[in-house]
Amino acid sequence: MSKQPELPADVALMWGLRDVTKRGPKPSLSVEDIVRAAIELADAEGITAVSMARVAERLGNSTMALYRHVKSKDDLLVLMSDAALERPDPLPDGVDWRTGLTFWTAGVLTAVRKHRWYSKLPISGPPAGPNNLAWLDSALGALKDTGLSEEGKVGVVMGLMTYVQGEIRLSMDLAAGFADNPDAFSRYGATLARVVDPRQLPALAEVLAAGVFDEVESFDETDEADFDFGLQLYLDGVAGFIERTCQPDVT
Amino acid sequence: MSKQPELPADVALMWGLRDVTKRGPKPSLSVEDIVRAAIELADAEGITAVSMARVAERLGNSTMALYRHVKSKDDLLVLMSDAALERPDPLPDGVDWRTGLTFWTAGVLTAVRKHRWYSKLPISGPPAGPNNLAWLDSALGALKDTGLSEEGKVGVVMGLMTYVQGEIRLSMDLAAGFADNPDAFSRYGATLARVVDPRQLPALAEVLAAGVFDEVESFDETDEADFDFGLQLYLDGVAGFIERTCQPDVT
DNA sequence: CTAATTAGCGTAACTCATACGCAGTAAGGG
DNA sequence: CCCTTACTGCGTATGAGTTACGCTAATTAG
Repeated sequence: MSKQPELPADVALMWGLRDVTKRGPKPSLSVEDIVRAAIELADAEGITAVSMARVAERLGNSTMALYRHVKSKDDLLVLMSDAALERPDPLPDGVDWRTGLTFWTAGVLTAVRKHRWYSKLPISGPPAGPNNLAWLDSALGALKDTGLSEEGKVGVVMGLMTYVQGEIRLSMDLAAGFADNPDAFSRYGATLARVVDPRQLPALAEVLAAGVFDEVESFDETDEADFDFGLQLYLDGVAGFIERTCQPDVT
Repeated sequence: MSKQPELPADVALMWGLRDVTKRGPKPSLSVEDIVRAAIELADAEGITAVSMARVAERLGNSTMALYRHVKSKDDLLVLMSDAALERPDPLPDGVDWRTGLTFWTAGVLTAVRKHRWYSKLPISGPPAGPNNLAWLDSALGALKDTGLSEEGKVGVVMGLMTYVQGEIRLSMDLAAGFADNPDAFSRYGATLARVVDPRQLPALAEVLAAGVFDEVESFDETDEADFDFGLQLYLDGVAGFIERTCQPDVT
């Protein structure tokens, strides 16, 4: 009665729906502990440092003990991907959709920036955990007064998530690469210049000639600008869509 | 004279700039062979099947032989990421920028769809290989008649790449998950319905009530529609940007 | 008290990436 | 024609990773 047919195992775990058992020793470990330890480890040393052995060590348990609580390492990664994004701040009251979505996007970005390994996780399904769904709900809520159909809202939000996801991955990867060897990046323009043949890649050659890639310095800042630039373009498109859909011209 | 200071090693490899040596045995293996074998393997069995041992086996060589041609496995992955995307078809002559970018995007999508592991590669830098740069050049070329500054073009193209990249990753991951267990996906709406509390996630609950997630069947097709929807929104934004920038109002 | 149930863990099998050094091979110099 | 030189391929070994399996001990239901 409390549990109808079959929820996928990971989903149930994320929502804390375990069947409570009475017999046997009290567990000294909980899934939450494990996930928390794994996240701390990833924060400190990167996602590649997250091995079952290291997580167990951090908890003072043996490696195999973890498998009593988690089906596999991939399972653990899925749990991490939901737990890492804390619930979003509620949208300010009475703001228009555009302000709302901008606020939402900024929130995603700061949330993800706390866990730089996030973009390296192998995602394998649509959002299903409580935190991820809260973010989804928040974005949908920002569109509540637009008059869009539910389907339209979902389309807009999925496009936004796609863009944000892409930007996160791109910028995090670049930032990581930049941290690894700053030289290769500051010379990016120079490297390209030596390799690009203006006959074959004329448009790119012109960009290089204009020196656009010469001033690459850090990444955490330039990102911000690029990110916002693309975001505003997308939101402009959304604005057009809303107008077209909800206020048909009275021609 | 033929080789000035220091090109990053991977970049040189991608462009086939090896210093030719005369002495010693003729190599029985080339970087190209290795990369091709690795790509075939990834196409057939997924990126996780790509290990140095498996690639070498496929070539009839020993594992360690590969390291004569490739610095590390990561190096090999970088080479794969450039080699996997064959050069783009040239843009049709005389098309406007919007048609051009749509064409370009479709090209990226079909190119990537041939290698479904592509989105799982750990990218660690801006594009530098011949194929990747050809794609970049092609997109920039589509904007040649817009009157945008070089910097503006780069911004627009980077935003587009970000969106496409995000979409690719999302859709490929979903498709993979769908292939793994179709059940969980066809029940996605039902699963959410059981877990979403309308008090806490009201906007999401409404979407569910409208049945938006009920008709999830395949993914390769619905993707197309979602993808195009978001893309057109972004291009709408670009159109506004071009107008604003290049044809200032005569108020 | 007994039986059922479950947590933690030790062992071991397997797959990986890769450092290191040796052996053999082909070209250049005499 | 032979030796030097530089380079290729490969065998071995190390250390790290995931995880199947089965044992032991703890805990509670009856």
